[in-house]
Amino acid sequence: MKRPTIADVARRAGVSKGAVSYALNGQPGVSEATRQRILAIAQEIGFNPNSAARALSGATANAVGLALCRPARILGIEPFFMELISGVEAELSARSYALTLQVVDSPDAEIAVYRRWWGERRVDGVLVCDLRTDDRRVPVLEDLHLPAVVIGGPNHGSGLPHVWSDDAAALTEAIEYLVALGHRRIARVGGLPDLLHTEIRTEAFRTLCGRLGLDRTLTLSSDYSGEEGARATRRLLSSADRPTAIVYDNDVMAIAGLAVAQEMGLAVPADVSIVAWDDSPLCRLVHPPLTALSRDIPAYGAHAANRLLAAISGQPTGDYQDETAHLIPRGSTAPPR
Amino acid sequence: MKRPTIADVARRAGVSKGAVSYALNGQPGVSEATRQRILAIAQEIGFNPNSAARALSGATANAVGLALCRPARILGIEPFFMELISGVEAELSARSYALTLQVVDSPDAEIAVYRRWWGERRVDGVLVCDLRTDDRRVPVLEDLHLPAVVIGGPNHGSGLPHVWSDDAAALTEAIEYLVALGHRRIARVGGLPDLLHTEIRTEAFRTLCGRLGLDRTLTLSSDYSGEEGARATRRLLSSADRPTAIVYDNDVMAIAGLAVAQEMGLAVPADVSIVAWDDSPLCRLVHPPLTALSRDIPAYGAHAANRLLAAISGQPTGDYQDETAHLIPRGSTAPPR
DNA sequence: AGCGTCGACTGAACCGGATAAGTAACGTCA
DNA sequence: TGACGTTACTTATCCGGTTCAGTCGACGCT
Repeated sequence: MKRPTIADVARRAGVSKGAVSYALNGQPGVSEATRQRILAIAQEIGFNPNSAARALSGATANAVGLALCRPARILGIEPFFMELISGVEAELSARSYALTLQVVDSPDAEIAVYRRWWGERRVDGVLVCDLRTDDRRVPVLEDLHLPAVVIGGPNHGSGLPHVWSDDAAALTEAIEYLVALGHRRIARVGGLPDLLHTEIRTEAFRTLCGRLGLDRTLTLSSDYSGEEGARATRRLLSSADRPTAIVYDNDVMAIAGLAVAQEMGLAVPADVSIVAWDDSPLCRLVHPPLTALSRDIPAYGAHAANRLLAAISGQPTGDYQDETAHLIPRGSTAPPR
Repeated sequence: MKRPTIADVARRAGVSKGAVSYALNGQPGVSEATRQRILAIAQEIGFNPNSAARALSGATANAVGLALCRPARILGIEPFFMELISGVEAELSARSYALTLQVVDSPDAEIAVYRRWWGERRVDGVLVCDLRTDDRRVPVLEDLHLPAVVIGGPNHGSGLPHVWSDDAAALTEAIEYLVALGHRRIARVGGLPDLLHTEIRTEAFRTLCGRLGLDRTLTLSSDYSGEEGARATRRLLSSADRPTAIVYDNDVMAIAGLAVAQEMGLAVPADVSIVAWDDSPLCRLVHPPLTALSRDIPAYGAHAANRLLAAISGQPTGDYQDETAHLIPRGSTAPPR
């Protein structure tokens, strides 16, 4: 089965390739009657413009790239990325853009991927996740003039547009809620310490605890995996003045923490309250259901994709602050015993 | 910053474009000395062949497609797909193939995506998930001569190569284990009933229970979501002769089921044993940890990608039976009270 | 009638590679 | 020494779109 080309359409319509191109792209240069006839023929023979040919002359690949730098086993369990991808996808496919995905194992590999994509003209722009302080990817992308949108923030002076939500404010809501319940010893299990949003949360946590005059506050860091979440929890709960509440940087660690508490014979929430960051359906499945900081992650991805498409089409694009995660109290939080 | 083209390399090397092409692709036609010189120059100026131009002449897009037809909220929590994608990715990126991902909301939309990809020459082949009985996608792909590998099986006479693992055998191992523990009333919470692998498991469960002469066996179906897993569990555990063991078609439902049992005041495993299908890290995080049917999902994806690349390069490709999932007994199974 | 303008379309160049066909230089061997 | 084969290239063509520069006829205006 041979793929129909623009020449096939042109032949059937009795016009030149150029006329077909104008007709299909809504350009002036053909009469309305001819345009309709060409459209009908294209439809009839199932013509789709060859993306390579189009990319070659039009200089737009109609694809955007997403490189993820997390170990496979963590990508799998963290619902965040898959939800983000769903949202990105929804926005892209509505405009017939493809999403090219690549899993890499180091920031250097990620930079190499960007360079390759750029050189190959494989993508028109990229979405950047997991920003670090002084992220080396940013200058490379700026240097290449490859349109990019950073997911996460806020923007600390990079030239790239950011789509972000206010983690400090969300954390404040959670901590103030715990304090209102009567908690004074609150601990936090953070994510990868070199990620910018982890740092922002850690800093916000520290200043907030100072302001509220809390007794003993501690942040342990982790790699977002359940194992490390469990280990950190075990350490916290077996210390002399153990915390009465723990805030986790993702839902997987919170679930692991819950299991550890139960295993150690502590009641949740009576002995220890638990708060998860990001509210995947998992939080509602465990017993007790977890109090969580919830946000609409697919929408977050969609906004980022939307901004990226705008940047690709040459519109000046500023930062966009997405909805702040809000606390959903459930059964895992209560006043301390 | 201008992207270097093959002409730039040729000019710097003082040879023709053709010579550069031969040199870079390892074709005969240039001397070893010239080849090395050209390679060095290409490296130096950071040349990457434009993928569109290459696709246009070479007729290979160097990309494979994966269309997923599941609601976003289910894609997010099920670790299966993300792990599969990681495995696929590992295999593809080793050979400089890109993965193009598309989330669709119906089988018809998925077929439309395949037609478009084919027409656009955007991908060289596709991976097909979630096969159904008399799947309409299969004849379309055969008709288009678009290389494809089906993930899941076994093959019921379609012309497409399958990469599959023996679900019936895995289920048998789980049931025989439960029976050996003394269970006689075993229920199963299956996935989407119109998927082929659900049907295979259901059929295997029925014949097996008949062969073993079990008292009361029942399969409820679901959409793989935690909510439906919880609902099914509630229904099973509140029936008069409630099962002493439940096997779930995925880990998310098993976790939901565990929570429901605890909520209803039943002890796991004393009152009811629980087995999960697919052993994501989540199964180890809950308390008690779940007995699970485990398989290496990234490897599964890698095998499928590998076969697809073989099919794309024109090698005749048969079915490939991957490792059978094996039972990992943990704390959620025990003899019935 | 003559001229300019506009709409509708054609023809050809171009994007950046792959590749078939052509060519010059060189070695080989009867 | 001349026919022949081989090596190491060059040249030209092609892939399938987009787009710019023309072409041609119809129409309006003076």
